[in-house]
Amino acid sequence: MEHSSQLLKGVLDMVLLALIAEEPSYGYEMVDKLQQKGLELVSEGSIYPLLSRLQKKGYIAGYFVESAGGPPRKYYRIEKSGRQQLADWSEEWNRLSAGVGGVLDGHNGGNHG
Amino acid sequence: MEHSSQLLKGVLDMVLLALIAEEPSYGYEMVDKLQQKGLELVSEGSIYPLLSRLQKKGYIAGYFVESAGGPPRKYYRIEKSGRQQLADWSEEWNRLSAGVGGVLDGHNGGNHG
DNA sequence: CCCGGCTACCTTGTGTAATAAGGTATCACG
DNA sequence: CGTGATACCTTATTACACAAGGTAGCCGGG
Repeated sequence: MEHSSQLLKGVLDMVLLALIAEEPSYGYEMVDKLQQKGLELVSEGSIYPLLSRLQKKGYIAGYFVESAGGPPRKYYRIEKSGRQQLADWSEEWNRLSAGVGGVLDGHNGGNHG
Repeated sequence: MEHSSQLLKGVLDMVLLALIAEEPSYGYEMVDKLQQKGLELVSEGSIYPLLSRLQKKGYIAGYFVESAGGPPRKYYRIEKSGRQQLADWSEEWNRLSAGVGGVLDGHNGGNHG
């Protein structure tokens, strides 16, 4: 199994929220967007439960939109509390990734691309 | 529960490996080092199983060293395969954190400092 | 000697979370 | 009607960190 999958833990919800913050989107499309952004390993099975969780917490709101060639799409848009949560998570992420980056730097004297 | 805990998933093993790569260390001390580096929430219960796992995979090797005021310490040093693994994980981490950073940037036009 | 506190190790039970695999339904094409 | 693409959702599995608890050596005070 990919180690990256494990790295994603606790990150995916934030990433999804950020994606929706940019512009409303639906599950099937988000998988695609994420791949384009470099997060290639995200699968549908992972994001639908997440989207439900996010909605249940009030961070996003879902609404159906008719599609030309397929079933209706369930779009999500970000709510006010979602923006706040995203800001909090972003800070948390920045702190953590800085910490990890620092430890990683240590082992070779300061070089991480 | 802290969301940060979830962010750590799949990262802790890499961080521990990086720490040991800098210089050999033992569990009890690593908790302390991690706190100084900004990863404040790591507890003993989390790292001992990880250290065992890392050793079992051959990335690190353990050896006991007598201590002045306490029981002997179990130091770990990094092995060759551990260095290789660390390099791989580092790259993986850099890719992922860049990807996440990119998505995070998107929602406000490029600001994460 | 016994106790409390510090160092230092390790294990078990619990909760969170992503994945793989599978299921439902709509629309287009032949 | 069957096939394939789009699009949604759920269940069983597996991985992982954490909290709590347990063992044990060393030291100082009573």
